[in-house]
Amino acid sequence: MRTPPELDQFLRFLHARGLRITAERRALCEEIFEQHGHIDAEQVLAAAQAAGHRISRATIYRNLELLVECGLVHKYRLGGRRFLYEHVHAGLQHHHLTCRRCRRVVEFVSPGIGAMLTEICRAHRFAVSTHELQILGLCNDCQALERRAEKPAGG
Amino acid sequence: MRTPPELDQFLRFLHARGLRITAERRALCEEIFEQHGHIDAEQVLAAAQAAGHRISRATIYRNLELLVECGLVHKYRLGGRRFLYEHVHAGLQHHHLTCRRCRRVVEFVSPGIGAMLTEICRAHRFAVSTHELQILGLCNDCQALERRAEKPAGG
DNA sequence: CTTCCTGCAAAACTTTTGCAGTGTA
DNA sequence: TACACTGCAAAAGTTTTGCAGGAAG
Repeated sequence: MRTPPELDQFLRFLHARGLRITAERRALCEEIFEQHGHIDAEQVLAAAQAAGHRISRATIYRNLELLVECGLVHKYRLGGRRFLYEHVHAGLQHHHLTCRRCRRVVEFVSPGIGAMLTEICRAHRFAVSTHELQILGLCNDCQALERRAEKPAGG
Repeated sequence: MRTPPELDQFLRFLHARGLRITAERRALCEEIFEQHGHIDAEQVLAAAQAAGHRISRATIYRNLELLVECGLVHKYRLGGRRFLYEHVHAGLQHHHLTCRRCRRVVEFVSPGIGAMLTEICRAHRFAVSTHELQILGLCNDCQALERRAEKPAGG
């Protein structure tokens, strides 16, 4: 088995667009498909270089965009400054609860929500490539800390 | 009745934190509470200045953040580069379908999803301040155009 | 051979921050 | 009278882009 299905899908995508298969594109796929969580462009770059690939920041950015268009990678932001990229695991949609204070991210899965999203997209004749559901708020630990930050009413 | 409920809530929030009530903060509220859709910081600035208020970009950014913490304004991104802000309409949560090609944004309401989100937050003891649900994909019109963009198989 | 790609470094953009003067409480 | 707030402009931080040489088809 030479090419895993995802790489294969990307190669076909490139072909369909008249784009070329390069060592850098293969290297990028290798790195991003190996990662499980969400990582940003800078981390992808570091990982690829650590693995011995010679690839530049510009190439990472340019091709990450291609992977997103191709539907193999999700791109989103969780409140931080950088975009995050994540390998799409077919069939296992998950969402994020982010604490706006400690930045902790909890992932959760909800088949019910997934089903509703599917239905909504069908109703709007919308072809989904990615969806992003993020809940931003305060985790249990930070709720107490936050209350303490407010000035006591009496003075 | 001088102060609308939202402004009043903000003023109480400021007081609780030992912060001050300034002309700029009132002006910002006036502008953002008047807007219905989502707008970015630059647009808020332009709107405020067009309305005759003297207020700077830095002040807009700093206080928009305060309104978010206070829970009166939602802050999110819909794929563009700028953060978007939106006046929170009590009780009417809506979400977004964004076309990644023509950038059109369709809003939709789903009580079912809202209920599930509430349940998930309770299970995680999470105090929501905002949530962001965005579906990114291709609208009906763009699906055909996108297919045409791919090179025909034959060459 | 013709395009498309890559790397480099500069550019572009949005958001944040330090400082000094001003105004609120 | 203290301390918070504002405006300005520079800084910070991420992503994009122009160009020239190199490589895939």
